[in-house]
Amino acid sequence: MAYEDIFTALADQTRRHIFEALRDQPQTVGQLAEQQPVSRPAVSQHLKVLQEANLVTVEPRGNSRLYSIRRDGLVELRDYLDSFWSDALSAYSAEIARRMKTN
Amino acid sequence: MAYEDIFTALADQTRRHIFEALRDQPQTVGQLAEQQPVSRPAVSQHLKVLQEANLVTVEPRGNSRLYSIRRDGLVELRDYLDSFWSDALSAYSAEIARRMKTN
DNA sequence: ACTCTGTGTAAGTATAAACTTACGGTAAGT
DNA sequence: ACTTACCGTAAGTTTATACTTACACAGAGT
Repeated sequence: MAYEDIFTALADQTRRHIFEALRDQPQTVGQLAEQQPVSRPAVSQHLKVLQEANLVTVEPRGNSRLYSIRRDGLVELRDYLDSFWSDALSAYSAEIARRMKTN
Repeated sequence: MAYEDIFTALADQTRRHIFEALRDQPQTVGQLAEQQPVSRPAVSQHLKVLQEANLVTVEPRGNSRLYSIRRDGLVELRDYLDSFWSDALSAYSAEIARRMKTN
């Protein structure tokens, strides 16, 4: 249970939108539901899936609950991706070089 | 259409197994079907999805067709992952350093 | 205590998708 | 030309899942 759950979690469009919304800043369920075309309970269910995939964390904020992204899951996914490069290290270096130029 | 399709493609377990089998070496549909608990047509359908996600390529080999992995799709996915790091560049550098030590 | 706000969960439904069998089509061998 | 091997696609079924409404619960304010 690691990158498997992450693929499943981010395969859904709505769930991906929620996750991307949290990238900007931590938000409550209500705030997230406003931005999505689905009901608030649907957002709650999506957040549960994201949480089980180690992609988000919750923190009680008085009456509401504040969700934030958690990068732990993404690290596992990145490691998985690297396994598809025979020379992962050189690929990383090349990518670094490219980014240093463009940025 | 980029990382969206990749998440969808790799969310399915069987499809992920097929893709991982191709990581070792290019294989034909029949060879892939032998390793999977599903029928051969099912493998064909999965390969079609993987192909549309830019994750595999085909090459006619006489009577059969040889499938290989294509890393183009994975590059897009990796770029997407990087967008979730505020300091993507430094994270990459740290990762590089860690890998150079362990490997 | 009551109310309001914010949220999670249950139950049910509708849509998507993964799988099967059946069929058709192409390349190689006899 | 016929057969065999290999593969893709069509049609249909079954299973998974994303969504809804309805309900239950906790915290803050009056």
